[in-house]
Amino acid sequence: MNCPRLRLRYYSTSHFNQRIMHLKHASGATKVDDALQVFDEMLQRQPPPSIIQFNQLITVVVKTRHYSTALSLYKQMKLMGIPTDLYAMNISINCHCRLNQVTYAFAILATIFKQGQPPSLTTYNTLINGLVLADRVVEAVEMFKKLLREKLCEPNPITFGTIINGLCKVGYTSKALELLRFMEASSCKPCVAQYNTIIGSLCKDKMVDDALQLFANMTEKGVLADVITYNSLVQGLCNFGRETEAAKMLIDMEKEGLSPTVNTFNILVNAFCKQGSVKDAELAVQSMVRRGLHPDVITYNALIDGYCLRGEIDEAENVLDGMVERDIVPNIITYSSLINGYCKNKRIDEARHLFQEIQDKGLIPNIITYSTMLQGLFQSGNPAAAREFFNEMQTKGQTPSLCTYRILFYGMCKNSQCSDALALFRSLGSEELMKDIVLYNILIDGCSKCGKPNLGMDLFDELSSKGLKPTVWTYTVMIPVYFQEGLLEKGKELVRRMEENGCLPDRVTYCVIVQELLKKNEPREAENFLKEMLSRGFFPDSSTFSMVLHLIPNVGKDSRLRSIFQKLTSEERMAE
DNA sequence: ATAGGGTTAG
Repeated sequence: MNCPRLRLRYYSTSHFNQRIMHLKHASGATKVDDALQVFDEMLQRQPPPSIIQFNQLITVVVKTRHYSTALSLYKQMKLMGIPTDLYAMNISINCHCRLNQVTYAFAILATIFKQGQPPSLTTYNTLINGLVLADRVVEAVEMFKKLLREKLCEPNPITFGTIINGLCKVGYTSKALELLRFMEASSCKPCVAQYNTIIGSLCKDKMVDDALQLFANMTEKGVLADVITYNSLVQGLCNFGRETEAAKMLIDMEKEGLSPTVNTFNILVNAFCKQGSVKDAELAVQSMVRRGLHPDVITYNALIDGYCLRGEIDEAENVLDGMVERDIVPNIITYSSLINGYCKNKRIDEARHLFQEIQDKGLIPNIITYSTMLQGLFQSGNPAAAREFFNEMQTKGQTPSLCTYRILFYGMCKNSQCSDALALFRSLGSEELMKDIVLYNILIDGCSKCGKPNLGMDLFDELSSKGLKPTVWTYTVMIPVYFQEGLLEKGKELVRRMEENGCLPDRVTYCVIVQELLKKNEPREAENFLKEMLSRGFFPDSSTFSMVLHLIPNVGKDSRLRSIFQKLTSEERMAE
């Protein structure tokens, strides 16, 4: 009896309760191991603790997402002859669902029936959610209908919410909205969670105004928005470039007595940075600090990236120093942004140095880090080093992404290697690459820049057979291709044709056609396009503008064009 | 005690 393992048998029930409670609130790396330790002791105790305690403990393991471990614990209990209950089976069903083992989950349902007990509503909800998680939304809906039809149980808001979530997941947001309306009319009233699912989905579908409408509806019905509602809306507005409204939303939520979280601010900070106004992002950070919130690694990374995108590497370095001072540990994303910043500033040696240094520190570069370096090497005018780097990254086990290939092919074409790029593109025979219109745009543009317009035409001609739809960008890069081949009519016709195909020419398209026509000594034609461009509210960029000034004598016998140009030239003088 | 909503950064 002096064996320590056996002595544990005398621990009281309340002893385990305390330890389970403690584990629930614990955080850290040893949480699961500690739970397993407690489990072993519980298993040893005679008589065994109640199934409720086992379920509580295993729930701790489930919450850390160690589903297989949780299932193995139930297996051990079974071996020890400890009987389980419906709760235990529901938890097991959930674990199998999370592990993408819906078949096993349904096997447990069969066991429940075999034991002669009715499954609970939770059993059904968990299974329906399992089908949704497995992208088997149609089956989830079928099961839901069967539940109603055979009156197996009365659905609750969670049942509806799960189906709403599934419908949104597969893009049937309007069906989800119908179901929500059904709930509103029924006695099973929706709560904020169901509204949030649809609001989030509408925002993802770029229907942020509909999301705002639903938000208003919800409030009218007396359902109070929570932080998740506001965060979704802030995100939705930011995705649409509506940062000002998003910032206003943040004030609104405070008026409602809800405190914005670090996430709320991070969404705004990131949006301001992406939009180019790091100043506003810094102001947002200040206001989050004033509210007692602590910026985290995501906040700092957004700022660093914002500065790097603007090429303000010194500012980015300052932010890095600041975060380190506050004990926030920079991660691979932080350093990838900085590497990008150095590359953008043509400081390739510093980029390479940092790339090496982080690896010495034990950080593992990922495909984005490698792609950033690759781009930097090409931009530094060293295509040979870039190619070598590209091969090296693959020997290190990095699989190039679509983005990597875009960088590679763009870099090769920029360095007069469009034939090599094309040969590589063909030899890869990758389905993913051949479905990417952006890559085609890069290659077509590359061919024309390399003086191989015939290759560009071949690429353009194969688009339709690949099921690819040309974009504004595609049509725009095709103009110089036709012009190089001397097919001026086809080039001009393309500008008409793209419009018929639902691609309105943009500023770049007009700049390109005007410049190409001027190069081919067609000032009258150029002027026609220029007029059309101006009438559509586009202004020439500086290179087009100076070409126009030099090559069109007495620009604009037409008074409107002349007045626009007089205005432009005077503005330019003022800027000088 | 078990089931549902969102995670923002390269």
